[in-house]
Amino acid sequence: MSNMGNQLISNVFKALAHPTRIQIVKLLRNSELCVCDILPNLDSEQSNTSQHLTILKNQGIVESRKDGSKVIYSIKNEEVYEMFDLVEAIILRQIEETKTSLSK
Amino acid sequence: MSNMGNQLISNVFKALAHPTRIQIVKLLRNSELCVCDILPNLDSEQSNTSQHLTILKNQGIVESRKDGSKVIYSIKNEEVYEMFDLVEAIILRQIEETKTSLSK
DNA sequence: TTATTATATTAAAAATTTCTAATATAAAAA
DNA sequence: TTTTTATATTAGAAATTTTTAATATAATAA
Repeated sequence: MSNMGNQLISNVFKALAHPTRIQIVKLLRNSELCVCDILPNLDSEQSNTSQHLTILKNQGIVESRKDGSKVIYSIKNEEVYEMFDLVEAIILRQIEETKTSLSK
Repeated sequence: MSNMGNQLISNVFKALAHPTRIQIVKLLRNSELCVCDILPNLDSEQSNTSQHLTILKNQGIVESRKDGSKVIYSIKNEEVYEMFDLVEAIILRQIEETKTSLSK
């Protein structure tokens, strides 16, 4: 029935199932960033952002290292970008379908 | 900042972020199935399963057609299986890392 | 030292999701 | 018709996630 593997898989999807966390992952696409550089790019309080980062880190999506008083976050598993592409493909196909059904 | 696209993307991830819904998608990998054939494969009540199917359908992951008194569900966007593979790769890498750090 | 900057943690409130149980609907069978 | 089978809908309770606000910690600067 519902095995342990599906629970692990759903935990990863859950970590990606929030607009702010998706935005964070996108910000880290080109370069690692300290929290101080992530914050101004988000509509989210400092403490809330910190919690989102913890969720992404717990699921192995990002990792962090300390640099003086700063904490630098970077992508740990680049597969997430392929996942974004696949999701966007699904969304685009759905939008096409909606357009088609409207024009009938 | 947090644009509409990220909201749409997170909706798709959210639909996949539940063990029962992952199990349903896996069941539909090889063939379409009526609800009556999905139900006995899940640890979930009929009404709850019906709700999970609605969530998957709303995000374009599955589709359904009627066949007499039965409703047949099938996969609509096969990309989800590639997403599963990517998530599993992430999980396996994390497990390897855990093993490595344990043996030190 | 003391203050400041950068980030994390915590607890509680607010919002959302999930589950349960009951009921509704529609098709098929008796 | 009446009953049964297959599935969906609904409303409320339970559980989980998200946000907020306050506080903690650790490094650096003054």
